[in-house]
Amino acid sequence: MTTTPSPDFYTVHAERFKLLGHPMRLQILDVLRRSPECVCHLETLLGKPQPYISQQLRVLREAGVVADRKEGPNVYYALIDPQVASLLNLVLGPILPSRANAQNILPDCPCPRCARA
Amino acid sequence: MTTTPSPDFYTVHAERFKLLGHPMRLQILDVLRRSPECVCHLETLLGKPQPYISQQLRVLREAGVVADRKEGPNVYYALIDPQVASLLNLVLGPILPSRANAQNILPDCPCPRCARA
DNA sequence: TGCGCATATGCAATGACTGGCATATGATAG
DNA sequence: CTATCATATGCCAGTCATTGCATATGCGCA
Repeated sequence: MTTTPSPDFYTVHAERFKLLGHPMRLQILDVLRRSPECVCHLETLLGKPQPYISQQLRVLREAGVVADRKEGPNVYYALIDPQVASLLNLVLGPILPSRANAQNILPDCPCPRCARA
Repeated sequence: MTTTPSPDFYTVHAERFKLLGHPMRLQILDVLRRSPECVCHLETLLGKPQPYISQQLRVLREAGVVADRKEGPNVYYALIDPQVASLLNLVLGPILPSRANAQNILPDCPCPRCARA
């Protein structure tokens, strides 16, 4: 029966690619695939205003790609979509430990994890 | 040196995702990953006017994802980017032979390959 | 209860992409 | 050399995404 894909078969999957077709979202996902981070950490790391970060996170959250989890006053976002992880791995390359460290702890970041260092 | 990716590192790779973030381009690539096809075949298969098809093919060609090859009066386009092939495989799934046959030969297609059947 | 911090939302202007069409090119056959 | 067929290009208006900013929410703590 399903010999030919339905018309919006491609529309659905194009949406997934569109999500990643945005430099800032792509960078956010590249950070989150290493470890979950709070909004203020992303704000410091990406050097963009907080509402802007939250907006992109909403897009990713509503697409079911990331999940948010409250921890005290902060909200931590995590990448939960394994397919997106595979796509990132394919295009951005595998996660390098050195690069991961460079993004995990930031000097002037107010978030709890960075403050402990 | 390259501990932190350059700012447009993500811009470059987002462009690649943007290419696939379009239903018609995605469908074209899904056809071309099976076998090279001429423009008129795609025109028949996708049911869109020829200038529209050519426009999308140009976008893909200028991005280096597909290549064109003249054969007599027709121009055949082929998918030449292995990374894109991997991305398609990951999101659209592997190529099913049945589905491939359904797209290869079309009843009312003026292209040479279809006319022979 | 009220204050402050972290995050979220709503809105508006700009800019980019989309898709439709008229027309140009280029090769081939007669 | 002309006509025709396949494909390519240029241009335009409509639509959608982007991003910047003002402000709202909500939670913890004094």
